[in-house]
Amino acid sequence: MKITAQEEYGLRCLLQLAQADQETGMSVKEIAIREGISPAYVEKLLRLMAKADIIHSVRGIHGGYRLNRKPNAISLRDVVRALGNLPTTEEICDRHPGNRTSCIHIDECCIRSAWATLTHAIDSFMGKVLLSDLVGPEATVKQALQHKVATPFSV
Amino acid sequence: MKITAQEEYGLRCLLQLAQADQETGMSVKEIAIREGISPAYVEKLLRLMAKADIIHSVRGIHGGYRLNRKPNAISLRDVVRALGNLPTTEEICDRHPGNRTSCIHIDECCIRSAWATLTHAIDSFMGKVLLSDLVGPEATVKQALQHKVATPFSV
DNA sequence: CTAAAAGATGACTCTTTTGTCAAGTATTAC
DNA sequence: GTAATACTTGACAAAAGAGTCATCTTTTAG
Repeated sequence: MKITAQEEYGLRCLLQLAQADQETGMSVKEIAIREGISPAYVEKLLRLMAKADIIHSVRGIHGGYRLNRKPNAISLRDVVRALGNLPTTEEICDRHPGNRTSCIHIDECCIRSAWATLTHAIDSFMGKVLLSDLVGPEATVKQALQHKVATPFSV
Repeated sequence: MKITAQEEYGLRCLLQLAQADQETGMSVKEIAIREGISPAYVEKLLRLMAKADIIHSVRGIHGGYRLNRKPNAISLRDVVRALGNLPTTEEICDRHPGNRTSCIHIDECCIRSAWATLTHAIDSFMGKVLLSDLVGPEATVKQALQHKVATPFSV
């Protein structure tokens, strides 16, 4: 159970954009400098998010990347789906069939229930966490998140 | 955010042991046949769990692996910690420092709060899910887990 | 028109994770 | 004691993930 590098760095880049002027956006170069990662990598990550319609690019001398929606309309779930993959229940089974052609636990799969319940809860939580929840003083952010995690199945 | 192959297959192997006769355990070969994965791989996964004191091996002609504790005293958290790693908050920061020597978000790190809240909730949930919760008809298992996930921060 | 700034793309390398293999050692049946 | 069974170990090969690079194209300032 791990957070991938793409998810981590991609989210950081996106938060830089969320904190930038929404009109002018921010260039790859500047994000790279601010986050201490290479411009080439920032470019790659932003492109993934652009493909997922979270942001868009503007070419030319005053170009850069900008958010497609307001920070309170972009969820952590959107970001994670664009960058990595929180597998759905079916995907978990499909990806790990063992040496047989299909999952051995076709019917009566108790493992599926465990991962499904877990990933559903995670997904639900991430759907509630918005980009706007993640900017600001850490203490404030933390409190907001604690509240959102309290009832993972409510949405 | 993904479930690693080791976690998935390791848990499956462990569930086979949980369903076996607790006195005689089960051999690597038999688990391999039942799960449709190679004996060499089963061996490797069981070894990791043996190192984590979840199971132990018995050599010789009637050998195999056995649980060290009853299924209701082994949690999903124990398994995941033995096989993969649900990173702690500090580890997340340490692993992704960018090109600088330490994390750029040392103070006032809002991303840290997001991952920390998430991983804490996951860890809490996994701590409550016991091996014994995972054996039995899928419908029953599912219901038990739904109940456990409801209040991730209660423990 | 030209040059500079900035994004676009695909191939490529490096690292980590997965999974296999071969050559062990321990235990027990006979 | 010998053979069969089964766990042990470390090295290795294959695949996936992470990150870089060279070479584009687009836009705009002057």
